[in-house]
Amino acid sequence: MTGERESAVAIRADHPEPLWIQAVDLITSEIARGVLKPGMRLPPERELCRQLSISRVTLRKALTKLVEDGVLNSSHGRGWYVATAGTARKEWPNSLESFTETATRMGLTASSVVLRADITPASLDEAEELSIAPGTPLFRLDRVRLLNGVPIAIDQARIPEALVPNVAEADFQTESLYDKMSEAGLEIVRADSTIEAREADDHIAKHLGLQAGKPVLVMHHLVVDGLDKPLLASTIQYSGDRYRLRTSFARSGTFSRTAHPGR
Amino acid sequence: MTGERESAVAIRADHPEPLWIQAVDLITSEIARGVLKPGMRLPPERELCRQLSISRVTLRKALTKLVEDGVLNSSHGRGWYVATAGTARKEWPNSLESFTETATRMGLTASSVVLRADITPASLDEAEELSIAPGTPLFRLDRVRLLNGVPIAIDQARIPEALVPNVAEADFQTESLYDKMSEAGLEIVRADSTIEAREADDHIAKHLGLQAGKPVLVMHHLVVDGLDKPLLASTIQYSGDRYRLRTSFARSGTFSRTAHPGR
DNA sequence: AAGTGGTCTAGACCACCCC
DNA sequence: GGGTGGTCTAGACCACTTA
Repeated sequence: MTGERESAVAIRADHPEPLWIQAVDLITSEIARGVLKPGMRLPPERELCRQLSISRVTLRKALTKLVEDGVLNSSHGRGWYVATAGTARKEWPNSLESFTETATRMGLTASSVVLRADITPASLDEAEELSIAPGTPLFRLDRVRLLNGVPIAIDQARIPEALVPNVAEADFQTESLYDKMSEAGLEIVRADSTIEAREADDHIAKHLGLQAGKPVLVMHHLVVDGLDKPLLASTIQYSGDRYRLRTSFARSGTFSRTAHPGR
Repeated sequence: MTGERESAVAIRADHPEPLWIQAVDLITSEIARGVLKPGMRLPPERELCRQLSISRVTLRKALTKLVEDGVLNSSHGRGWYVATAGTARKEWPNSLESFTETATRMGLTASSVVLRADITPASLDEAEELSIAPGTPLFRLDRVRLLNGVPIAIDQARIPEALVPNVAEADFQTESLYDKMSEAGLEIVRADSTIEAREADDHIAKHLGLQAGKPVLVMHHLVVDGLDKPLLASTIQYSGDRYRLRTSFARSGTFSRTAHPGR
């Protein structure tokens, strides 16, 4: 009993992952194991450094990441605290989630009915949005998305066929388009999105079993990689009364910076 | 001509703001001024350190922030690049914005018509959401929000009166509720939000000049501080055909981290 | 092989909280 | 004043890109 040991598995300077990520994982698992409970204060930074055998800069990089994830909070002269929302917070993504991931998180079974899956030339508008030449072969995937068999939304995805070879051969009744993209080596970094409320048109209404004119929640994503190259354009129309988007906006963590008044 | 000078205003180690924030502002303004154009490569880190007279760690903190904001991208052995989306990206907030801030960013004039501003006891549901006792005095602020005089949305805000003393005396026709909260020392850290499409009810329809039953975009925020204490509950209902929410979802920034296979 | 970003360290000083 | 987080530095080594 020399004191505390954070975990049986220590941080290793060898190869595997950066030290700060190991620290993130270690602290996360301590919380999951219940060693650290919501509201509890963590040991001081300098003490943690000693325990984990890492420098303070590295530790703070890990702690910062955990704040972004909503797992921890810091208070200047007081210490680091485990967020009280704890587990619940994990259900408020501020990151992009695929429909499949959302379903998994909610414990429901996602399925799809494929309405269309073919490759045809891109129109002018599509080409412009995806930064490709008009006429470029475009894979079009239209699906009705269901949760536990209930139709929730219609998803219309458009992706240049060249980016995901043989994409048209996949069975999207069960497979995730995002997974296919990852397998093809595409690096999804960001999605610029618009969200609006519109009236259901006849086509949507029919497939979702709605009355035309009823509200639908329309999300449009343009998924891009690290160099801002468009990878995928996707429009999802959710039945207004069957879906509620959940997210969590951070108030830019570091400082407030209300726009300067005049001058 | 000894070479380049980043700007007439150098970074000052005196008091004002942290060095890394000054660096963020400086680089941002260089892009705004057109000195750095979308797609351009920045000078290498070590060179920038010299120019700005800051350490590499500090510079990298600034660069990391700019990546989060979508202003820059990095590529391992190659360099730092100005995001091609450039100016457009600034209009894709991934942070929580007040209506007033949104208007300012878009160059429009936000105004409000106050429908209600009074203090009454909290109901059971309200109390539960805000983690207060039922019957606690609650400030209720209902406003029609306009952009350049056009009604866009109805905003219903609920905040425990004790958190913002004398809140009922403010003139919310011109003032921002978020500003008042900041002045009262409240630290807004996050907003857990739901977004859905609903039909306009008679009350909403009347004030927005819509037909009842038309789609409205309903955003509900629960604004909390660093310790997850609820500060404010707010419901904003936007006219479906007059507003489109824009945001940008990051795919978990740092790394992909598909679960480890085995071991 | 040279250039450039990514990670890491040890130590310093400041600002805030609480006794 | 002691404890604690926030910022900053100078320098080192590694990993990736490009030629």
